[in-house]
Amino acid sequence: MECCHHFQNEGNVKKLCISIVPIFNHLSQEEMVEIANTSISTKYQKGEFIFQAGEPYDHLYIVHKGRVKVYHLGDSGKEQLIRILEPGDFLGELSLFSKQESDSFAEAMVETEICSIHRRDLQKILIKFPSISLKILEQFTHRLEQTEKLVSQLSLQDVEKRTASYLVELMDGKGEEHEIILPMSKKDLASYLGTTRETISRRLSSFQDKGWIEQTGQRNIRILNVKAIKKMAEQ
Amino acid sequence: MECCHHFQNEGNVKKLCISIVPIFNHLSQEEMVEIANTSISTKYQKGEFIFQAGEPYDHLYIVHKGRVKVYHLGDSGKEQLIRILEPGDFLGELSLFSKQESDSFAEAMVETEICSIHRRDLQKILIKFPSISLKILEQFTHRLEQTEKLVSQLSLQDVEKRTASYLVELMDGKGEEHEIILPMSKKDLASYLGTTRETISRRLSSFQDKGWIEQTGQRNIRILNVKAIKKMAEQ
DNA sequence: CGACAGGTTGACCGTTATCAAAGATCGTGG
DNA sequence: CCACGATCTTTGATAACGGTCAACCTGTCG
Repeated sequence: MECCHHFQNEGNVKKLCISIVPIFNHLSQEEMVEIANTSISTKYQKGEFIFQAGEPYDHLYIVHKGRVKVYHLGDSGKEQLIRILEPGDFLGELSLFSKQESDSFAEAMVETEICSIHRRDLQKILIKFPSISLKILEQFTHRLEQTEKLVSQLSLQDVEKRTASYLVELMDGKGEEHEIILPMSKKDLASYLGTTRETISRRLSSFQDKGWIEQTGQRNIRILNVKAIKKMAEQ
Repeated sequence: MECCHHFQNEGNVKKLCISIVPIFNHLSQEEMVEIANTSISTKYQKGEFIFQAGEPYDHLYIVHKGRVKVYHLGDSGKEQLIRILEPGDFLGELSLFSKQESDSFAEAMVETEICSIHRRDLQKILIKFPSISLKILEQFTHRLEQTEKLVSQLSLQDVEKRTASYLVELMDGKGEEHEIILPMSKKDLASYLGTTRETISRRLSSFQDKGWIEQTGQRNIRILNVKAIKKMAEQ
């Protein structure tokens, strides 16, 4: 199941790393190897930072294994979660054209393996393989969509509706009565939805009281009334 | 001063339209003409929609003249302003790779002239001129940055701080004591900052009471105490 | 088993939305 | 050029959503 063991040599790790990234998956083997050769593979323990706000910012990072959260920090130390990255996602793209300095934190949520490419190398690659730009554009488009949606939810909907919207996202296509697993702690979920642990806890409890859901494990939710949740979510 | 009169032929309008767009401005004359020939120029009156939520979504639109606002609509009819476009900006990019259907409204704020290119034509252009992808990527990067910043402001800062932040953005580099002009009505500003007209009005009045600003015209603000505003803005 | 992060629940209070009504400004047509 | 309506803006009073503080509970991991 796991594609990559720690006793493999680094070259292989990098090649595998590159090969799982959607933006590269139309390239030939040789092209991937070429790109892999310009990259560095690094391991991060849970809680370690890939980068922090204020640090110089000149690499593209590709998550190969594990999970990373990106967030901003407010005055009181309160964090706003921007997004969570899974294997194949990349971060640090903003550095390619724009700021020299990050204003966000990227933290490994579990043990994580990341390949990084320096901005100058990536720029060379983009010129050599124009099709990659299109792929990156595609992913950017998706993220922009997500982020703009989040913006309107944050100011048009109350916490209850945002919570319901999020559940609907997780339910995706699945039909009546099924179980979903939160991809993060409720603390992080609260941060993502722009609220607090306490409030998320209250809202989920109220959904449970209404018989819409049942909270089994601390990250497991059994959906009992899809319709009611969807109705709450939309507008 | 104005580059384009309505009695010009359409070809010229389109060429001018293309030529002012930053993402195209490194191309040769002939290349611009080629792109201009695949585009259509349209005029919109104030209040007219370029597109509405739910409509099919298959063009890239380039603002040539005027001003356009893009927003989402909540249940109660409350709108969340996503961004305002000036000449040279483009919209509809999300259609290129992603959704077939818009979930936002694009409305002309004044009389506006727009050139549109169909997605299939643009895709051809992107393949033919790879450097354009890089330019679009650059603009996307900037927008993503802006939008992510907005997200954290919406949930980490209260309205007072968000308002101060926005003023700081407008002040840009200018030193002590100068006048700034809001690029939109306070109503729209309220929408952009995720609050209401009334609250914006109160917050600006309170800034005025403190002697930080003076509200002259309805869109003119004389900045009196840059430091205090900046201090309020950051965290 | 103990410590610690995460989660729940309750009480309280502040910021901000909402409703209402009056005032200012803009654009249009007479 | 003025008058009108429409739209935007201001100000006040009120209510509530949700943040904060505090205490307690729960699960997890060394």
